[in-house]
Amino acid sequence: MLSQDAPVATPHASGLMGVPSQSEPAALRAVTGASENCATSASIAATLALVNERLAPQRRLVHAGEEIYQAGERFGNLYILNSGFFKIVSTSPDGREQVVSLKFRGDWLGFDGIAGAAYSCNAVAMDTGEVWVLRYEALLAACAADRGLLTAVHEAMSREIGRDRDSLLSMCTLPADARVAEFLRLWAESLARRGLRSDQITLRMTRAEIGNYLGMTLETVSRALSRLARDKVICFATKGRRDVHIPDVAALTVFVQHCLAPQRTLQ
Amino acid sequence: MLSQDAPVATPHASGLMGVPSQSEPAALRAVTGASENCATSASIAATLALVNERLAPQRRLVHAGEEIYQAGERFGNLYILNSGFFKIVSTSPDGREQVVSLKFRGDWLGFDGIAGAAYSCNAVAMDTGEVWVLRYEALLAACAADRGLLTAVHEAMSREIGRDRDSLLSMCTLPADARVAEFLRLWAESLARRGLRSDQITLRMTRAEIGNYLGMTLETVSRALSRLARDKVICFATKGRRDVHIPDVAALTVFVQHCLAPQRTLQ
DNA sequence: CGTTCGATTGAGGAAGATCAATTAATGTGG
DNA sequence: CCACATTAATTGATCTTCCTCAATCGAACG
Repeated sequence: MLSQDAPVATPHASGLMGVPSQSEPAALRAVTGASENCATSASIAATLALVNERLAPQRRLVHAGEEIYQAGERFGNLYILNSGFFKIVSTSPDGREQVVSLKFRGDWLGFDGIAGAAYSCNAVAMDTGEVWVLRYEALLAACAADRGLLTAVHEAMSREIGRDRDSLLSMCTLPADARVAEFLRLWAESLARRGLRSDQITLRMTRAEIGNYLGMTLETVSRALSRLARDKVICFATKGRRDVHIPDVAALTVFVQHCLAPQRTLQ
Repeated sequence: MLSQDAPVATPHASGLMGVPSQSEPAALRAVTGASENCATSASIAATLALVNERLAPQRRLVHAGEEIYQAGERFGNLYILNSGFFKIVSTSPDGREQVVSLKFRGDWLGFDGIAGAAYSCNAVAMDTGEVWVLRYEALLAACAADRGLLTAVHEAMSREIGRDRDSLLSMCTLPADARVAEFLRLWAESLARRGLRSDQITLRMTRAEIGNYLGMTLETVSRALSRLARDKVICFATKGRRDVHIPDVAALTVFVQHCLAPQRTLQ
């Protein structure tokens, strides 16, 4: 079973795919003991398998720049990202835009739409990928028959809440350089948890997008990256500054702490 | 005490929220036209009534400073705030603390614990109040029998996700003064939605706590409030600077826009 | 009534934004 | 394939905002 489960091939081979996806969902989650905001490769695969089995969701191929939903659009679907990579953009009434979240394989999209019967932000594909489309009503119906499915939904929402708070914490308590380092660390960690190589990150975002996400200007992002490269915490690929090589993820943590060291116990 | 929140005990005590207890949240919202992150007085009362009817939750009285759960503690309960006012504090491994959320009547607490089987932050009472304690397992069981209950839970989680994103947006796109003004505006709006007087806010937080929540120092909060007072957007009660009078909530919106005006189209 | 905690206000400094110039990558049509 | 145009990234010089430090004031409390 689940042959169709395999992620759609993406031209960029960035990863976020290639995880064998045949395993008993609930059992596996118990064994691997996924914790907190951490979805492991196994638990993600298990959830995808469960959803696939119970709902046989429609697959949708997306290309960079495509939006699977927009703020104000009537809510009806949730989406699970099977491959590719999305940004969630929030816009204020007066036009301020903010990238509030990044989504990877296994992440759910569209929860924000449940409360007001309309989505409150835009979900923009940053790369070719595949999303599974779940009618919310059908999902609820399936949850009634399968407790594990409901658990998966609640865990996904819970994780999202936890991650949003972590973002806020970083934003408010870390200086710019540390925030960039932390951003890379979390990205690498996110890759590692999905069983992918975490020493190589292909940022498919411009400095401006990263800056927006991290609450700083593109120049500040650029300078921070330059300093990280100077300190040998990261390396740029020979060509292009979009690929970041991370010799040692732990060095990023050290760098963050080093940024905090001078003024100790801030706030 | 409790001047700005509904009385402890029953949700129907106040004349402002006398909603029949078994209306479905969804239906009611359609009537009242609540949108997005907005829970109205009526929809809150309806949800409380529904939970009360279906689960007859244990009531727990809390006093300022008390914590109903702490980071790391094993997850098991969700909580609904019936009166009073809470702050949610997130702490990083290296000890940085951040107030990531404020909770008022009708808000749910503890969703962050679902994913990792342990809470990931601390919920601290800022005032005397009453929380309803819901065993998560019991809640799920009740949801199986009552679709409206499940809807209420999902809507509460969805609202929380939406609100966290709004926080991030304000944090990243507004200068300090505007952030303080927006903070007051949202607080007033939150009171208004609950059917309470919104022209008078009793901040039961120190400037340091407000500053932490808004990602700035206490001095900056103080200066921002002084400027708001100078511009007659707010007034301080004759005694003490804890009570803020807001003659016109719309003026806060204008103030925010005024802060953004100079540099137009930032980011 | 003094002690303590919180709030205000000012002066100086630092982190980061803005402005501007240069260089590198990407894309396009000939 | 190259010249050109375009967009992204880097780096430097200034300027603004907000933080830090410090002094003062007010309110609350034993």
